[in-house]
Amino acid sequence: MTQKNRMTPKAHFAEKLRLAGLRPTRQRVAIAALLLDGRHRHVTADSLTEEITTAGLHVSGGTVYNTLNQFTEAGLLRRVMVHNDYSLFDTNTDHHHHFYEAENDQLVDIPHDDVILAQLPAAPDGHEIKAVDVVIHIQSKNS
Amino acid sequence: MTQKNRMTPKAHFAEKLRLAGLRPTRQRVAIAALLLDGRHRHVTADSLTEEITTAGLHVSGGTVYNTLNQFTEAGLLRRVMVHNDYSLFDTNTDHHHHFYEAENDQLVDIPHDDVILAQLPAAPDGHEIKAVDVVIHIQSKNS
DNA sequence: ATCTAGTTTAAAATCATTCTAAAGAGCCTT
DNA sequence: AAGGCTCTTTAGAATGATTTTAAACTAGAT
Repeated sequence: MTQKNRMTPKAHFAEKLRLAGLRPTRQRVAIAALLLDGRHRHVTADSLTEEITTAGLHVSGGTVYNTLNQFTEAGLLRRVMVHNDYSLFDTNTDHHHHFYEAENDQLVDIPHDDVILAQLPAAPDGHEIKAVDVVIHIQSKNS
Repeated sequence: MTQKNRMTPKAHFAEKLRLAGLRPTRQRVAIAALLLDGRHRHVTADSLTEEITTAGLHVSGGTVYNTLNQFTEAGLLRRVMVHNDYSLFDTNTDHHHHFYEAENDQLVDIPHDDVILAQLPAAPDGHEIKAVDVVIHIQSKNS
């Protein structure tokens, strides 16, 4: 039974980081508090930096990138691949897919159950499937 | 009835470019001859530049990038999204999916029929589906 | 309180890709 | 085949996201 409710928010996120194998530094806890609060959204290094600034904090650029990568590595975030311009991270790590509208660089979650893969090929010899990503590219009808 | 076999290879690719709405310049024809010969493979700006050099030709870096983008725009190539490090292009523009092994940055085609999407969500209001990309991330079993 | 390995920092470095301005080449018209 | 107009190519500079660097700092164990 989790004692989440008895902990200060800070302690709660520090705990989460420890469980993920990450030393809970001041900046990692601050970023965790922003990204791992259960809300599902998509962030970039840039948008996260903005959030940090808005929260009255400061974390160096390099650390923002490192943290995003470490969180992803640790399974706390998921990297979404839709273009090559910059990295997108999803705070929802559950299995689900995406709509992507290139015109506005808009990414929208698709609930897991809305895509049914009736058949998948076997992974090549000596390999196993780690993840299946479905990206549905959409465009506005009058274009 | 195509007269493909009566044309010189050069004329054949020039024709292909014209049909795609691209002026058949020397460098575009050269690149078309390398990429649009029917063989299915994946290239990067870098690997293509190598091929060009190996063929004893020279095309400036900017033009390689421009051509890759224009061919993609024209539907002669397809951009594959698996990571954010650099762009990958597929000479196979038929509808098909991919296995991606991050360890070796290896991309493998999956025949169209090996993936069956039994159910797809409707596109958000005012939008239509342009393409559905399935990327199956794989890893070697002993890792 | 002390120590040490892991972290953060600001700034420099990297690297793929795009942009720029000038030189060159299709191609239509004569 | 010459002229001309626009689209292309070129080399090099510029951009921008991300990584690296080396030095200053901190979490957590002793």
